[in-house]
Amino acid sequence: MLIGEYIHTIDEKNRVSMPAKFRKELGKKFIITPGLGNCLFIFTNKEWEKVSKKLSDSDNDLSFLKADQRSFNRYMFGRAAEVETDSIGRILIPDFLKEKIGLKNSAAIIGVKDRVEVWNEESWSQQKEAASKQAEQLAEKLGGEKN
Amino acid sequence: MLIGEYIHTIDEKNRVSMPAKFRKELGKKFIITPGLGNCLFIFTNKEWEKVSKKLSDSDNDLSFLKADQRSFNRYMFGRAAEVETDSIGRILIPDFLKEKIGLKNSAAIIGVKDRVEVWNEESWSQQKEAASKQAEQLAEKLGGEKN
DNA sequence: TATCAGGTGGGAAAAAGTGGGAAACCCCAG
DNA sequence: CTGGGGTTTCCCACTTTTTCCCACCTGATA
Repeated sequence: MLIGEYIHTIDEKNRVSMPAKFRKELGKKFIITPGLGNCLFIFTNKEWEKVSKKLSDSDNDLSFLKADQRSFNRYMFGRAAEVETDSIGRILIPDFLKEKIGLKNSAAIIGVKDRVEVWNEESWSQQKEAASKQAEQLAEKLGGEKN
Repeated sequence: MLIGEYIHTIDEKNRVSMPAKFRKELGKKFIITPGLGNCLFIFTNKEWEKVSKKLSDSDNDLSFLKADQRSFNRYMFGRAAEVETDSIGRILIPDFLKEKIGLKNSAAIIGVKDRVEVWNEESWSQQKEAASKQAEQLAEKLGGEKN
């Protein structure tokens, strides 16, 4: 399971280390796409299969209007990229994706169960702050549903 | 059952001994997450399976499409970590979790039935104090209602 | 006192992250 | 075509962090 938070630098050659803890599960090649919220999503190839199948299935339960679905798919597929790690686990994030979320010198890399998210550091801390305000409620839910 | 209170030091290498009494039940690997109140939760893998299943509504593979679900998952998974004890039962608590509850040189490690909580020492004594006052009031109340 | 278990500390090796040189590749101007 | 400039790729090296292993201390016990 992909979990945890890592802050890594982006060097002059645009390289970012995938956290070692994520490498085994992600493999050598994977898919990076614009995400929802101010971030990027990274899916394993397997997960991407699932996701893309679901998204492009017009019978799905997402109640999209056709036009909406088309434009959404354009968004997810059209701007997706397959990336490959170098021999020591670094990847290159395409410029257009970096620009989308304002990445410069560092990236926050977050494991969210079966995907990885990439944030610029400031957005990530904002996101965290916002989330921790809801945290008590969320945790209540967690604790409350336990049994 | 996980019960009892232990104050252990965090050494320069960030290591903390799990109380020997907890080790058998927790096993060698377990999950540590932000908790409710100013503390961290430690779940056994088994408990975590249950919890994470609840969290990510497992019959919806596209849970990432819903904003509140996204931030919820981001919060629980992004700030969780799988930790493994060394050969003599110590673990490393990730920095981002230490910061969250202000851990420095020591930690209060508390057994709470089927999970373990980690507190910074001061918060824990405050918590205890508050709880014991409450307990007396509660007892009064309970006693009063009973007869 | 000797022994054992639990907790603490620290050296050394391994792994992870970061940086940079140089070959290989690509693209365009001449 | 051909050569130069920029980019990408591959590889090696440095630094920091993590991991592994062993030693010590203390309190409880026999």
